[in-house]
Amino acid sequence: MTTKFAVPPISGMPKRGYHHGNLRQALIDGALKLIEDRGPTGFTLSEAAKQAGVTPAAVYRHFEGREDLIAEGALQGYHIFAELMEAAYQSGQPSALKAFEATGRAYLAFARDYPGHYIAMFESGISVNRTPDLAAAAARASGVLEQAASDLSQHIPFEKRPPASMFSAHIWALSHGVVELFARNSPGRASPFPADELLESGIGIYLRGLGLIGPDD
Amino acid sequence: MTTKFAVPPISGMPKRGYHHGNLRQALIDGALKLIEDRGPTGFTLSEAAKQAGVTPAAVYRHFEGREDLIAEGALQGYHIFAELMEAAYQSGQPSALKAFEATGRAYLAFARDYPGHYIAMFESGISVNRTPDLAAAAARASGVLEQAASDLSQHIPFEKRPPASMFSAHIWALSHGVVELFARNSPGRASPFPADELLESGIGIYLRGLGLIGPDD
DNA sequence: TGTACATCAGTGAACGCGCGTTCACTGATGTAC
DNA sequence: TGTACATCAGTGAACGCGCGTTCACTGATGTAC
Repeated sequence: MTTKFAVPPISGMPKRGYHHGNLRQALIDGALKLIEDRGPTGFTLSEAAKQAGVTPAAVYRHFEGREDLIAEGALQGYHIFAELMEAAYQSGQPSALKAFEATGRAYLAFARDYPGHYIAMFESGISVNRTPDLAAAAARASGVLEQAASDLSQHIPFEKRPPASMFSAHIWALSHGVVELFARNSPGRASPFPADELLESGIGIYLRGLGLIGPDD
Repeated sequence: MTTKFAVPPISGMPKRGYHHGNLRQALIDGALKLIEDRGPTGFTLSEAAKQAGVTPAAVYRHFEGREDLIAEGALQGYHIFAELMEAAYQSGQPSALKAFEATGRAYLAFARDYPGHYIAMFESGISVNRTPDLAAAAARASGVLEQAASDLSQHIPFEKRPPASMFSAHIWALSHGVVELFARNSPGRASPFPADELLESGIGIYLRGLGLIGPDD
């Protein structure tokens, strides 16, 4: 990620020299790494530029400014997130229950594997309505979870069925809470249990509460 | 909160003039208000000082620096939080169920009524192990929830009873997730339901999953 | 293939700013006699 | 009650810093002929 750009091009690698080759993506990657390491507060445009081996001014060839750079990282995060959620959803078909549980696991896996993206998306303070692109990507991701919840809802007797959007909001909140409080080695807040076990058991109890799985696991 | 300190003392108000009277607390309050309005990122020591009608240098008579000021706000937050949780817990006695549900509501009420404190505690990045005081206050708060969960656990057949710490971690995560995603008018993330309704229904389903409340509400 | 030229991704110097922090100081307050 | 003095909570000027952003520029790259 922190390649030296002064080094002469090596065959197989993207060409670079005076011109960078793929500065735009390098800046995004660097920014996400910084956000991951130092939090959204700690991120600075200048440092992201330095990490990419480039002058701060060069950033303005590709982004409108600091906020725009973060927003781009978040956008890419939403795309990855939506894809992982969709793949998980598909992987569980045709069982609505399996599909649903897979999306829950995918949520946690995304938070674990793409912490920089996750923070840019949920903790950086950038609004999801900043651009239509961003809003659409976010909607697509939450749409998958809502679809999975809706599918599963069909197995609940109609009169005691909560709205699918409430169902999915519960799961989203539980997942997000687990990530924030217990998944990251939150400064000084030791997790009593591994995050994935916590989420899995929590979802299990919740689904039992909806009558979607039997009392005996 | 933003009183003018140039104004001559009015009877009944704390004395002030050249000396402030209660600068320490005024700084904490100002800092929490700033954190509430602008996020942990937006908070600056200088601005907190200005808001208290005082030079930035004056802050150093009462705090070691910026971080220390935030930490003090978080500490007071944990104290208030623990007290509200304890009061809620007591209010539900002798019913373990009522006590438990009351602590859940207290969690959300605290987040709503003390947003600056909440952010300082959970989103400012200050470690709960920064000082023994802080660690103790945080432990006291989570202890209440764990006690409530433990009490309620007694009503679950032993062999299918999850550890109380897991139980309370689930509820904590769900509560925190609801606050983060749906309680604050999160930039652009509209809540499909009121936060308290969302939390209440989520906890209800969860408790049903544990067999703690009947299938008919 | 070679030359002239347009394009454009980068440089580097400079800016104004507000930050956190330090320091010697001042003047209000409280206390001893 | 009045005076001398110690205490200490504030001032205000100054600092060095890194930030985001701007600007005129330069030199590598790609293209037309």
